[in-house]
Amino acid sequence: MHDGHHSGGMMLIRRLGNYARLTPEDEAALQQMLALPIRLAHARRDIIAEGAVPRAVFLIVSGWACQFKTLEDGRRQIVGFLLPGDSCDLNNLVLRRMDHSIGALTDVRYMEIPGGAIQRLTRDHPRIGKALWWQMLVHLSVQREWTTNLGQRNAMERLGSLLCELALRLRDVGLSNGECYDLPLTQTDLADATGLTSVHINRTLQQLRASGLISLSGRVLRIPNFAALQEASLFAPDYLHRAQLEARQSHGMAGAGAADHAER
Amino acid sequence: MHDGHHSGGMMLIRRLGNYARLTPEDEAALQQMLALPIRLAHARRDIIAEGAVPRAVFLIVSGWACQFKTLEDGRRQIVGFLLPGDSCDLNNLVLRRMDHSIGALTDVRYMEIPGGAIQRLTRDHPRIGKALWWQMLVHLSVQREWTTNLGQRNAMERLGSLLCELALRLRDVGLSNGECYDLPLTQTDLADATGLTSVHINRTLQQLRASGLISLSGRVLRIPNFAALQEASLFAPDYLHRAQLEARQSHGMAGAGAADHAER
DNA sequence: CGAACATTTGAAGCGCGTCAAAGCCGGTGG
DNA sequence: CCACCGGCTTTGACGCGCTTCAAATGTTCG
Repeated sequence: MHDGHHSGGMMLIRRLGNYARLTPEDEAALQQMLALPIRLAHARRDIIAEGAVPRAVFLIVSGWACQFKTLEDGRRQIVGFLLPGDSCDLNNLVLRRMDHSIGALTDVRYMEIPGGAIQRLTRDHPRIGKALWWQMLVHLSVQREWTTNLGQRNAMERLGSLLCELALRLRDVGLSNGECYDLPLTQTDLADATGLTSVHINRTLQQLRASGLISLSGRVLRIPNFAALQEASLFAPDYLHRAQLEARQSHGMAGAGAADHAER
Repeated sequence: MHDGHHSGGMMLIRRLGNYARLTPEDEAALQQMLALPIRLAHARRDIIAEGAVPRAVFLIVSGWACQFKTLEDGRRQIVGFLLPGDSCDLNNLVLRRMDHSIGALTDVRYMEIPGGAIQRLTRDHPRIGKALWWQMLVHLSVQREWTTNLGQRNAMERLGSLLCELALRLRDVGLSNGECYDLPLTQTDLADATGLTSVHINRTLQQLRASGLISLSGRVLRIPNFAALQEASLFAPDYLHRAQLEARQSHGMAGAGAADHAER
């Protein structure tokens, strides 16, 4: 449940390796690039703000961060979560300004990978370039699913889908055993991510608890029956494009998630 | 207002040229690749369905298409529009299955660019590769904005923002003179894109008309005062990342759109 | 002219928001 | 050890924005 031996860097390499078959040289190059100082952001502080001109890519080593956008009048939408091993979009390198902010939800340890390093890497190691493309396209797919989540699902389905997504993503980086995980979000955070109010999130959580789909006390979320929550939320995990992960480390929930959906 | 001399291919080249400075050789290579047969999809037919295994990238030559996702029970969310000159995500090349469908809203003329052609192009012409990265990141930015649109804005703001986005995008490809454009969407389409019902879209359109922000008769939408609609909708065009377009072809609305927002 | 589809309108209901106050919990300092 | 404080969660009452259902009115095109 802690990050311990998950060095963040290792997690990145493992993940990229799932997107494209990396050679030992590729991995060594990544390894070398990741000899970077670890930076710290305190909970509830912004790592980078909308409109800023970034010069690096952020790689989360431990803790949770979120991407969010703010309307003029203060309304705030969380458009994605960054979990350990996640990196922010290459957005930073290519576009001139941030179109969203990144904020720390918990204390966050992260690395700043300078743009030049990434450009060199993709130039000299085409497989790494391909893996980055893959990752980017998965981000895009996830963002489309969030759009659908907000546009079509009701409160219970929205919240349930979000909790399912987090379960699978945390599992892929070893931060969930498949049944429960540490959820460091406040109900206000959940509200901002689902487009609901914190009051309604509270009531919806109670509803999910009452129907036995989740239990949540303190910061530990438990999903006793993943398939049940998935069905109640109309959650279809295909959009995470994690098929190849499942093939390799196939046990329990993760496989079931997609198997349920292979039938059509 | 028609597509006439806008050959779709030319539009693609012009657009990519805005993302990275292409050499004459780059442009020639693109030109050559675009000697492909033009395919036709009839209005209301799918071009490719969710779950399919694609082998090409689609480039819209004329007409409107949309990307959409469907929940098990039939609810449908339009997650993006593809206008002339737009291409679908490289999704198709890298990921194994479509996580969304692409459907023709009007009759659509399009080209299928085989994956190999694009791989060769990016390998031999790094600037084109960079331009494609850019385009992809802009797609991602737009998708984040749609997420925010659905999560935080009310009906009028949602619809207004969408109409603003379409105005700017159509203008960039020469399909709007800045004040009005052809809107081939039904109210049901607008509903599916904004996460509202068609009944409520109808009422919201009337409200926009009553307040003089738009006029819409037949399929022609007119925005007499873009700044007013923009303000009423809390529309902030930065997310389209079209700064460089404005710098080059600066006149009227397009410039104003961003200028309004440069002040902060 | 008629069928299929899009727009418009009305009436009624519900999901979620708003407002406000009351617990609750961890942390801090006296 | 208790008093206190700020932030999070929980609860209740009420209201509104949007949905639902149903039917009428265009509109387009064989």
